[in-house]
Amino acid sequence: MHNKNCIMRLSRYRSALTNLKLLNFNRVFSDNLADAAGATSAQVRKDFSIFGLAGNRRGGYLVDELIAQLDKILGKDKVQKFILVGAGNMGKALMNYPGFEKNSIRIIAAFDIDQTKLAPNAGTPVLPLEQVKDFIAKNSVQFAIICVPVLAAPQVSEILLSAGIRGILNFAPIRLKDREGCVIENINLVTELENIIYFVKALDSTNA
Amino acid sequence: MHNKNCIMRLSRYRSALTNLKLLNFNRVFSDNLADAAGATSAQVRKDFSIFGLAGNRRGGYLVDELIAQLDKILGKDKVQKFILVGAGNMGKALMNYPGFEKNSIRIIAAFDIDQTKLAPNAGTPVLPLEQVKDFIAKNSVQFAIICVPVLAAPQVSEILLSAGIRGILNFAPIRLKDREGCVIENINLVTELENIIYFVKALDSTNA
DNA sequence: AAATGCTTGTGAATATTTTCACAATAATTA
DNA sequence: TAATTATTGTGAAAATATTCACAAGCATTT
Repeated sequence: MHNKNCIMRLSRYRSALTNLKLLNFNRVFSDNLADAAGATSAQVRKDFSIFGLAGNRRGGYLVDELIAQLDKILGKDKVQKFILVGAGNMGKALMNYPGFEKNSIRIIAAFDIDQTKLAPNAGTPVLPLEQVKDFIAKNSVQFAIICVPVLAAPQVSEILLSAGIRGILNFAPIRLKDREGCVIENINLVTELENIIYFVKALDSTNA
Repeated sequence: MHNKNCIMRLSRYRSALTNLKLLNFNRVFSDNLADAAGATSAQVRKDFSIFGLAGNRRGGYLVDELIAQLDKILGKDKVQKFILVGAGNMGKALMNYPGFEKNSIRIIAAFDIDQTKLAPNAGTPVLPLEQVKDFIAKNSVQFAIICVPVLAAPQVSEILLSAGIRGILNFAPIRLKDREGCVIENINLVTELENIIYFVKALDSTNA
C-alpha cells in the first residue's frame, strides 16, 4: 500500500493532465506536468515508476494514455456512488458541484433529519436520515460525505460505518476515527485558513 | 519557518482542544490530545517543544492556557479579514459557514462577475468583481477565498495577488501558483474523493 | 548512418519526519 | 518525608520522502 501524499499527487497529475488536454497537449514531459501539478520533475518520474507508468525516453508521456492509466489506478474507470449526509448550505453546494459528475463521482442521494430540507423527488433526492441504512444496503453504496454540524458528526459517522460505508469525507470540524477496513478523510475549513494566516505572518516576520 | 504539516497539526490541536473544553476538560495529557487530533503523543509533545509550549511533568497541559498560546501562534488573537470571489453555490455556502465567525475569521465581502449574483446590501455584500482591487486597498485585506470555475481561476488569482492579497484558499480544480511573499492553498474536492476511493480499494485488494 | 541533444528511469545520497526511549520531575501515596 | 507513579521534554534512532545525478535510450540533425 502506498502513501497518502503519493496518491494525492497521482490524483493531482490526473487533474493537471485533463487541464493540459483542454489546451491540446498530446504529450507531456515530466517537467511540464510537475509545473502544472506543483511538484518536481524527479518526483513525477519517481511516482510514475512506482506505479509502472512508463513514458518514452526523449518523447515524454502520451496524455491520453497516462490519463487512462491513472483512471485505472484511481478507480475512475467506473462511476463511484456517494451519499451525502447534511443538506445544509455546504451539503447543497456539494450536491450541485459540477466537478463530480465530470469525474465519475455521483452523489446519488442526500439525507437530513430536518423535515424542511427533505426533497424526495429532486434530481438528487433528499431523504430522511432514518432511511439511510436501508438505502446504503439496497444501493450498495461504499462512500459518503458528511456535512452535518460538529455535534452530530460522530453519531452520523457511526451510523454510516455500521451500515457498511467504507470511505467518508468529513467536513465537520471534528476528527472522526475510522475503523478497520474503512477510510475517513477530514477537511477542516478553519484549519486550512489558519494555515494560510500562519504562513503569511511567518513570511512577514522572516523579512522584517 | 516550520513545516506545513506541523502547523496543520497545531491547528488541529487547537480545534480538538476547543472540543475538549466543551466537554469540561481543564487539563489534557499528550495522549488525550493525540487521540482527539489524530496524532501520536510523542508527536504532540515534539510539536509543542518546537513552539515552546510547556506542560507540567505529570500534570499535563492546561486547556485554556494552551488554546491561548496556540491562538497567538496561529494569528487568532485578532479577527482576520477575508474576501471571497465567486458567489456560486460553494461561495455562498462558505459565506454562511458558521465555523468562521466563531474562529475569528470574517468574510467581509464577496465578488462576482455575474450581475444576477450581486447583493450589495446583504449582510456579507456581494459586489461586482471590478471593485475588488479598490476594496482590497481600502480595507487592507490580506486574505481571499477563490470559488470560481476552473477557467476563471488563474485570472482571478492574478487580480487578487496584484491587488495585494497575500494568502489564498483556492477551491477551483487547478493548482494556482503563488509568487514571492504569498501563500496559496489549493483544495481539490475531486482529488480528496479520489484518495478515499483509492484507499478503500487498496484495503480490499490487500485482504483479498 | 553516425553524432548530437533531450528526456526518462532509477539507484544512491540527502533531507525530513516520526518514533523511540529514557532522564527529569511533578503529583500522589504511604 | 520518602517512595512510588505518571507524564513531560528531548536527544538519538529509525523510517520515510525527496532530490540528485547519470546511464540508458529515443528522436532529430548532420
